[in-house]
Amino acid sequence: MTDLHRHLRDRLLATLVDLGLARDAAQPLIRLDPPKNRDHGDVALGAFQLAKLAGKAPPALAAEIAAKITSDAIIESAAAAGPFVNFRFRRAALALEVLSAIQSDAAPYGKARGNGDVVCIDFSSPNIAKPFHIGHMRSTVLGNALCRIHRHVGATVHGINHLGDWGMPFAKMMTAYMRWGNEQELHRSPMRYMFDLYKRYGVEVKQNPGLDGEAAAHFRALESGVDNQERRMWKLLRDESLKAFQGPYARLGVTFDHITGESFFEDKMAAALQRVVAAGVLEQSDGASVVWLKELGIKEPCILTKSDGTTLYHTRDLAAAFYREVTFHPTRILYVVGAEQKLHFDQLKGVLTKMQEPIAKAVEHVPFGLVLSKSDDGKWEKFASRSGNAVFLDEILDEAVAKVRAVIREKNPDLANADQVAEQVGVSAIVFNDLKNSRIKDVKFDWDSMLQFEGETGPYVQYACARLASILRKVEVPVPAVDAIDCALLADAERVLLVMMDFGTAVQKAAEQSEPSHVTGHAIALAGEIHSYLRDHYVVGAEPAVRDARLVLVDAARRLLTTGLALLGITAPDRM
RNA sequence: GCGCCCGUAGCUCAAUUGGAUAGAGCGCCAGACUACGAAUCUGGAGGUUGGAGGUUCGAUUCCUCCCGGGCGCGCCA
Repeated sequence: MTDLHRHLRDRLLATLVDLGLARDAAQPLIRLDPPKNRDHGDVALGAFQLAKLAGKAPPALAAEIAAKITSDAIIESAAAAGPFVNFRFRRAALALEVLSAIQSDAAPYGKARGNGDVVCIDFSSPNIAKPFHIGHMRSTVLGNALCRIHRHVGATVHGINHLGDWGMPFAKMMTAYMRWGNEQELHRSPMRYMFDLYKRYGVEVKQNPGLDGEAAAHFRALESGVDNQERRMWKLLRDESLKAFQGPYARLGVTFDHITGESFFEDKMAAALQRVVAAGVLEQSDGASVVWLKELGIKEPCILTKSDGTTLYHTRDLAAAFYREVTFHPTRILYVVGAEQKLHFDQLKGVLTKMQEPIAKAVEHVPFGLVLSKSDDGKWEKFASRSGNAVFLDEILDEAVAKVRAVIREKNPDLANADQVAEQVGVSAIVFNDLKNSRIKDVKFDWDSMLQFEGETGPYVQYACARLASILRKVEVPVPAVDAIDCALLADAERVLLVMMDFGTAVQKAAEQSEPSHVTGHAIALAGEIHSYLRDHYVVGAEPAVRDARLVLVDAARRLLTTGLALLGITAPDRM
C-alpha cells in the first residue's frame, strides 16, 4: 500500500463515518483495487459489502461517497459508476509518490524491514550420483525465486537443499558399483561413471530381480551407522555429486543457506519415531509401522518404517520438520516439490496434525507442473531432447545461449563481451520461461519456439533494461533527485506510473501464494509500458525541465525492472 | 475403481481469489527505423470461458453431475 492509497483510505473512512457507518465495521470493507479497465480510474472501490452494512443499494452508496470525496492535493476526482466509485490521483502526486519511493529504494520497491515471518524453503533437492537434469530445474528455479521474494517482503528465509542422498536409489547405485565398478574409472569421471552404472542396474535388474534384495542389504548396512564400505562409498559419491552440482547452480545463480540432505537426518529419525509413538498414533501393519490418516480423509497410511526396520522418505521428512521447528522456529515451511508428490505432503502434514504438533500448520506443499516437449505428432509429452531421451540441464542452457549468441552476432556485432552477455541472456530466457506462468501449469518447451526471443520473454525485459541504460548513457547528465523535477511534466507517463505502483501488490501476492509468476507478469507489463512510452517521448534533446523529469522516470523504470528480475534470480546487462 | 490437478482466441497463457465491456504474447493481416536500441512499437481480425444444472444483485472464479487430458494410490523418492 502506497501513501496515496493510505490517504484515500483515510478520506474514505472519514466519509463513511459521516454517512453513519460504524468505523470498525467499515474499515475492513474498504478494498481498493485497480479497476479492470484503467480508463475508469486509478483505483476503484466496489461498494457492495459497504452497502449491505449501510442498508442501502450499492449504486446509491457509491453516489453518496463520490459526492463527498472532493478533490484535494492528492485526489483529483471521485466518480460513481453504478456500484463502483472510481478515483483518480493527481498526476503530479502520483509521479512524486512512486518515483521518490523507487529512487530512495523504499519498500515495496526496495527490500522491506523484517515482517516477523520465518520461512524455510525446501527446494531443488536433486539425487546424488545422478546428473542434474531438466526435472530438477523447476524446483530449483521456483525455490530460488521464492527465497528472494520472501526476503524482499521482509521475511527471514532459510533456503534449504534437501539433497536426495539417502535411501534405496543410492543403494541401487552402490550395488551396481560393487558388482561392476572399479575405482580408477570412478575417479576419472565420477558423475558420468555413476550414471552409467545406474543405467546398467536398471537394465540388469529386469533379468535378475535379486539385485533389489542386494540393494536393500546395502542400505541396511549403510543405515547401521557403522563405518563400513558402504559408508565410505556414500561419502565419496556425495562429495563428488555436490561438486558437480555447483555447475548448474552457478549458471542459474542459485545459492543455499543450508545443504542438509536426507542423510543429515540419519541420527534424528529414532527420536522422531519415538515422538510418533509417544503421541500414540503409530500402528503396526504387515510388519511395517504406519500412521493411519483415514479420519483426515487420506486412505493410504503413512509408512514410517519398512518391515525390515529401515526408514523411508517420510521418516526423514518428519525428522526434518522437527529439526527445522527447533532450529529455525519457522512460520512457514515451503516444500517446492512437483505436484505428483501431493499425497506425500498431505500425509506428512496429516501425521503432524494427528500428533497435534503445532508445526503441522506451517507445512505447505508448493506443487508445480511437469516439463513437457512437443513430440513429432504434436502431442505434449515428458521432456525429451531433440536427439533422444536423456536431457541434461546444460544441454538446454547451452542451446539457448548459442541462439542468443547468434542473435547478438546479427543485431549487435560490435558488442564487447558478447559471450558473457549471451550466457546471461540465454540462461535467463530459460529461467524466465519457467517462472512466467502459474507454477501448477506444465512448462511446455517447444524446441522451435522456445528460442524465439520476442514478446513475453526474459530477453524482452532485459532488452528494455538495456534500452533504458542506453538512454541514461546518451543523455550525459546525471539523474536528478525527484524533488528537483516538476512532476506535473510526467502527466503523459501515467500508464507507466500506474504499472509501477502495482509492483508491491505483485510481490506481496507472489509471497503469499508462492507464485513468482506475479512478479514475472509485472516485469513484462512494465517493460511493455516503458517501450510504448519511449516511442513518443524523447529524453535526449528534450527541453531541460522535461528531460530531467523523464530522466527520473527512465531511471526508475530501469531500477524497478532490475529489482523485479533480481527477485526471479535474473540479472540484466547494460548492453546486449 | 478411488483421489487430486488441469480445461479460457488457431497455439501458449492472464483475469487483482465472487465484480464493470474476459485481456496479453505467438501466429495471421496492415503499418512505423534520416531524434535517445526495430530483441521494439501502432492498428486489425480472432471468444457460447469443455458441457448441463445450481447458489446470488453479479460466476472464468463457488457447488453438483457429466466429457476430455494429466498425475497419484503400503513398505521408491
